[in-house]
Amino acid sequence: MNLKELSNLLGLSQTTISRALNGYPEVNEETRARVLKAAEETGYRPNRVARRLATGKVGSLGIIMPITPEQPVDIHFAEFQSGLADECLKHDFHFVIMPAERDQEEQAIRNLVSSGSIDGYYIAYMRERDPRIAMAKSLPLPFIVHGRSMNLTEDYPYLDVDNESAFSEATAHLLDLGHRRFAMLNGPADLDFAQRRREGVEKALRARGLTLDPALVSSTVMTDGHGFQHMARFLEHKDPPTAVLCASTVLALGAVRAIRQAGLEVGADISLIAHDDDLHLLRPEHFSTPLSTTRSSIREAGRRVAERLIAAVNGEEIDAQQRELWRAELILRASTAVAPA
Amino acid sequence: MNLKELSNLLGLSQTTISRALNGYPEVNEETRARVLKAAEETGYRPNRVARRLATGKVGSLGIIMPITPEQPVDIHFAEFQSGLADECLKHDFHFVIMPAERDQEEQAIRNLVSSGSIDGYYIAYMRERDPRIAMAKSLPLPFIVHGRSMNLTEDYPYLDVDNESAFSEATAHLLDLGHRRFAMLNGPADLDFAQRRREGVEKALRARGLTLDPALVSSTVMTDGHGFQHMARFLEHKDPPTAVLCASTVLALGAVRAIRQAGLEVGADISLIAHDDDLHLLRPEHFSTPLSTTRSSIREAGRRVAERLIAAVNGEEIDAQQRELWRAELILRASTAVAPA
DNA sequence: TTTGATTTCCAAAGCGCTTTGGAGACGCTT
DNA sequence: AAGCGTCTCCAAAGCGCTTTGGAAATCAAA
Repeated sequence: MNLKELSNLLGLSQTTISRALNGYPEVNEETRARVLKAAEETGYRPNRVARRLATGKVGSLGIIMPITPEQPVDIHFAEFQSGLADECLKHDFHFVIMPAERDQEEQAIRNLVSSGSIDGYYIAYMRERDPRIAMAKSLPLPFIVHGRSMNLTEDYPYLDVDNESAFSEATAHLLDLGHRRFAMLNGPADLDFAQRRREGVEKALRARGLTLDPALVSSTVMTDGHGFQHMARFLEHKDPPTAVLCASTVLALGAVRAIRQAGLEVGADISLIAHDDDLHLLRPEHFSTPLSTTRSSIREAGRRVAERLIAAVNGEEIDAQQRELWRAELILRASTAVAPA
Repeated sequence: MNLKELSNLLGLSQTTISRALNGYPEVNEETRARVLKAAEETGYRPNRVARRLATGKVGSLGIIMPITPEQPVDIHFAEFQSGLADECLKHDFHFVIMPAERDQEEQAIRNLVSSGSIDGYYIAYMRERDPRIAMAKSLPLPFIVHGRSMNLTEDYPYLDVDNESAFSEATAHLLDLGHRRFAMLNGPADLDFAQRRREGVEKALRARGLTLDPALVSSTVMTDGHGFQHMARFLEHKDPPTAVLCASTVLALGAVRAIRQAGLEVGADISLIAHDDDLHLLRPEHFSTPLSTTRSSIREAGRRVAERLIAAVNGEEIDAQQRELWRAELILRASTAVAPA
């Protein structure tokens, strides 16, 4: 059932029907009621694709889904997406997912934008001096960056967690507990958030005249396998750490396993603080030893990104200055304790 | 840059350019080369939305994302989606996600189809006599069901795992090990796969003259919280189980925690077999006691669903008889042992 | 030279919607 | 009776593409 058929059915022009349905004033209320009723009965829904061609809007957001062989599915991505979905549902938006390999992401954004199937999009997994930002600014659609890109002078709208402060505070807390030997299970070294987290740790250590031993740092995709593997390696060091900072509860899952397998106890021999993206699947309080964390909901971030994007699509000002920096909350549980003697 | 601009630029008609780009024969090879070059240089990409209006095809698949308050993000869904994405990438498809609350799913499918933004779709989370199947058949787009719907006589294209056999074999194996007291941590009772899994367990027990005590069965959303909670409950039973069947490694995560917290040992006091969807995040071999499982990759299923759907969109016969039933593999690890005396 | 087939290109229609620019009907004022 | 708003409605254009049905040009055959 399309407009033409409906107009034949009702003996009205397509114009009138379109106007009646879209709430324009220049149509008799009686006629409008008749149209509404018929649309309801026939189950007529305007073809969004045709509408997009006519108006320029489709009612959908775009996102690039990174495809990597090492990490077929990223739970952080899924969780973010779920927040996005929540907000989209509210506004009757849907979203388009464009899968892309890492080195094809710019291409993918271009394709997505020129495909005409979205009204706005977000980009994530930012790296240093990320070229996607300049590119996005040159394209005609509103966008938001989730995260930030270091060493970039230009302005762009973003939403980020204050990773540096979070990790710096966590480190300071461990220092206060008497720890002196630190390890860090970090995310991929080329990603902005990982760089900032490391900087946070190093900054706090520097403030007390300490440094982070490079042998006790790993920079990997955040899976529990990597957490296990590198934690095990750290523990074999001749001068093993007593405190560990972890970029994700996923990494922590593996790390805890390695610690226990080495016959050590989390929250006694080893103190651990993980960043908690508030993953539904991996609650820090559900670990055998409940985990101390720096928390910031990634799902909430997804919701907020969608909210801003949809506002921008609906014509509310999209301000390049629109920056948002969220503070992570340090939550102490049983995995942190005074340093062993 | 659109077709018209490009045609002005080259002094050719839009027809010729369109044909040159789409590989039609009636265009001089020299002209085609010129067009290709110009398209490359200007970064011209046809607007997919306009193309869809003209041809009826957009090059995208649709999926409904269930939104529930209890389970904001379902890792099984994410993993399936990742397989879908892999395959889409290969064929230059993207996919559209329509978030929908459970009771609005039919509506959501209708919307998605009539929106014109997809060429085909899949539906999942099947329930008994699921009305969505009849509805999907009445709509003009190809679809595939992931899973099946019990007590439905009509034909429809599906891809499913043989859940009943998987759980029946797993149960039989535990019976062979001498277990007599069984518990089951199952998925939501209204979902088809959960019903079949339960039937598999009961069938194997019946064959040996045993039954499944309803007090030792849970039917919940598959989170580790529920796994913990219900396993703990089972262990408090006056006649606790020695063998547990688990519908997901996610549930198993919680179950194992409950077992250990009760001072019992997995693979000694309690034998456990979980269904392993081959979730990247939760490998059974990474559990403190490696888990025996029935395995079937849900990611592979996503890939296969996309493959069939794309084939159907490309005009290869979409046969209502196209049914596919995958066998799960029983893999024994350390979580299963002879029943304690 | 004419005819017919082949090659190469184009104008225009159409996909399903929104929106612009009227037109007709009606009632009211002068 | 003419003039003027106000209500309602409509025909047609346009969004960016593909595709149909030629037309012009070229070449070979008669």
